[in-house]
Amino acid sequence: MTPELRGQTNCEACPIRHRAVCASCDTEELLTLESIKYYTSFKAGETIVMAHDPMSFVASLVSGTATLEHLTEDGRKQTVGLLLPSDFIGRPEREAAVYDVVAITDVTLCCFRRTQFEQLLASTPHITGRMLEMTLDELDAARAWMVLLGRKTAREKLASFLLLILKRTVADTPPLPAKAYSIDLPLTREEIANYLGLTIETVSRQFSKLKAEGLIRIESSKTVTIPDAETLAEEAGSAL
Amino acid sequence: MTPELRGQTNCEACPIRHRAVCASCDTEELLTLESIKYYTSFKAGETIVMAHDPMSFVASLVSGTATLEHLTEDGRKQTVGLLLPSDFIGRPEREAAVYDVVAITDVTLCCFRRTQFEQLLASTPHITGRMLEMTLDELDAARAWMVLLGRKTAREKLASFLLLILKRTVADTPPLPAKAYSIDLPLTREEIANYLGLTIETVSRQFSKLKAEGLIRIESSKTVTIPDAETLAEEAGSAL
DNA sequence: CGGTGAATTGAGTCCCGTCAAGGAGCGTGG
DNA sequence: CCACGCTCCTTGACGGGACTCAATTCACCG
Repeated sequence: MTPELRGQTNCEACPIRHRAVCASCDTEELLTLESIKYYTSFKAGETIVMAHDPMSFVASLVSGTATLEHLTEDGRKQTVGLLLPSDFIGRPEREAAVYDVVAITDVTLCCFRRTQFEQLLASTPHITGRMLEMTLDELDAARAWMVLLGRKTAREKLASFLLLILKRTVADTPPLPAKAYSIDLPLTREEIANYLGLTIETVSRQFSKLKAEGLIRIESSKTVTIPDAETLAEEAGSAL
Repeated sequence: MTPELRGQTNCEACPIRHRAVCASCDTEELLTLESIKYYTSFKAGETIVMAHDPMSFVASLVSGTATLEHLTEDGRKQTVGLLLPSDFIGRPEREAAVYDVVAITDVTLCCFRRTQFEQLLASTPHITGRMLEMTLDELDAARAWMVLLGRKTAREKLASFLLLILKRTVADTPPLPAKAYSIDLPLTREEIANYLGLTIETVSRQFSKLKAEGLIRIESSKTVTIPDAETLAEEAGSAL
């Protein structure tokens, strides 16, 4: 857990206050949340939730990056969701988790005991509405990803991925001169491959090709500069 | 519209009463719904909603089959959802549709004007809760489909598809002797291909292979018998 | 019985997966 | 300080599964 969040109790000052499931709450409702919430943190690489295990809590991701993963019996892995700050983990009225939740970087969660959260939903229509809105957004995102997985080439998949990361982190990455952007990839090549339905080798090759064509610059394996997002977008096939 | 639904006003007798968004409503609430709902029907092949068009209504699918589709600029098509009776179409608080909704068979919808439905959600927490539940289920289904699109072979995709249709229509298809099931495919080979992220030729070839191996029998191009669902499930990779 | 769209089947190609080797970055410990 | 080991990443060679293009065949209906 980052130092500034240790013992945090003030929801008003929370970095995800206006985007998370609590976004629609008023000051009074926040006080209720503050009284029952608790923070937890995980180190990079740790499994936060295992598929099929009982889930006694739900949470908002406060800081860090996590993935939602499915592992088939024969070892193939597909990432079905990328969790960034303000994203929600778990679902009410469900005993067992469906997917593994894995901390990619160090992660901080704002947690609620599931049964308590369910009571909250029942008594606070605001929150149910906000949760519905977030879930519908996630559903749209999942469907956009289905288009990527089903119909895009490796090259288009990688370009789309880079633009997705760019979009979801724009607030943190001011444009460099001449509208170039520098983005920080939280995922390794293997994790990117699992998200894009590819192998690590194919991902690496496509990185090299985009680099050779000047569409991206690779500062380090996890830092990429996009000289012109619009040109890259043309390589991504349909937008996300 | 099927004859028995023409002029239908009695929600209690509705075939999707206990599965649709109205499932959580009590008798009194149903009366409110009855006063503002209206039925619409579409012929097979008609487009119910076009992506990017404004959407003035939301609806429950009462009978028939529809798909949610995305068409890329260069003509590739990916089906991102299969809509069967009780499924919901549209979303509150959204002006424009994101995906095309296409009637695959003749279809009957139970519609509400969107603004009216939004008021209903605001005043009836029941319905918001039910809608959240349905949306979370759809999200799980979308993620399961992501695993299929990203990691399964053509053979596994088709086997998974057949089992999906089987599961979603079991109520209508009593097992034949010796636990064989006969299922009716509402989709053409091309529509199946778009749903599975394959081409029509690959789908056809996999149908032939499964048939040659005795895993399915093809009664007609749209009717398939599954002699043993468990054996077929072994060919489907991880379950849905 | 011929016409039409859907489905099947074949032949050839290519993109991506597989297998394998080598390189880069980084923390550890001698 | 540098050798060592580890993990991650890159690159090459090769093969196969799915796509493309093309030709029948099938099913349905007037």
